[in-house]
Amino acid sequence: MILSELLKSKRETKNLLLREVASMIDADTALISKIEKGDRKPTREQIDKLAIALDIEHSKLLKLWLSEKVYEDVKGEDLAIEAVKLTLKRLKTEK
Amino acid sequence: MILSELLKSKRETKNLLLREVASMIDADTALISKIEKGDRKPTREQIDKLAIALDIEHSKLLKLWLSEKVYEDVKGEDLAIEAVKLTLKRLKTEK
DNA sequence: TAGATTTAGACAATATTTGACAAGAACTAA
DNA sequence: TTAGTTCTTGTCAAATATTGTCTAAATCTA
Repeated sequence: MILSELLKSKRETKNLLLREVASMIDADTALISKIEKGDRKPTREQIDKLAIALDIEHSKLLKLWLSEKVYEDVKGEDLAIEAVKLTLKRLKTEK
Repeated sequence: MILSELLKSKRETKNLLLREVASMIDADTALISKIEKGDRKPTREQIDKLAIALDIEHSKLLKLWLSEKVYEDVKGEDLAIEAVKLTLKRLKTEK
């Protein structure tokens, strides 16, 4: 499940309106709509607030958010998988 | 080997001066210096030119470049490895 | 249809990245 | 040491990219 999908589905199971979520995280309704459609990436601060507002485990949301950034960097590249694997190696040896 | 290191070592084995590489890829000497120090990320076009100028396999350089972008996104994060793994999964299923 | 919610587009505001220049540091050779 | 060359660093403007806001249109629901 992708970030935007999770946000939308969580909001719906909690029966919240866009404007309600918007006010909780202090943002424009249109912006929340865009985030749920994947047109806008939330900032890290918005992720923090969304986790609270929608009652989602923070680390889960953060992981999806980071993963999305990574995905955007490499998507469409022939070398995408190899490049990500290489990063993984680097992270593991540095850990 | 990280991108910047590779660029520098290749230039040195080929006995090229910074300004020579700079002129080959049509850039300021200072910029090449920064790239070799890791202070600046080359653009994709610069990667293409650098591969030619320094006689490095293009896909190798590109992979390092992509990997570096990914690394920058997640470095320092507790969830770095998990997030990258998640992206890898996504890429594999979409392949 | 009326009223509410959601979405889309255009554009302003911000943030980030990049390139260029100049001055300083480091190195080399005489 | 000095002069000449190479490399590095800092700063700032320019270019790009991202994010937020507003308005109006589309969609949904009763």
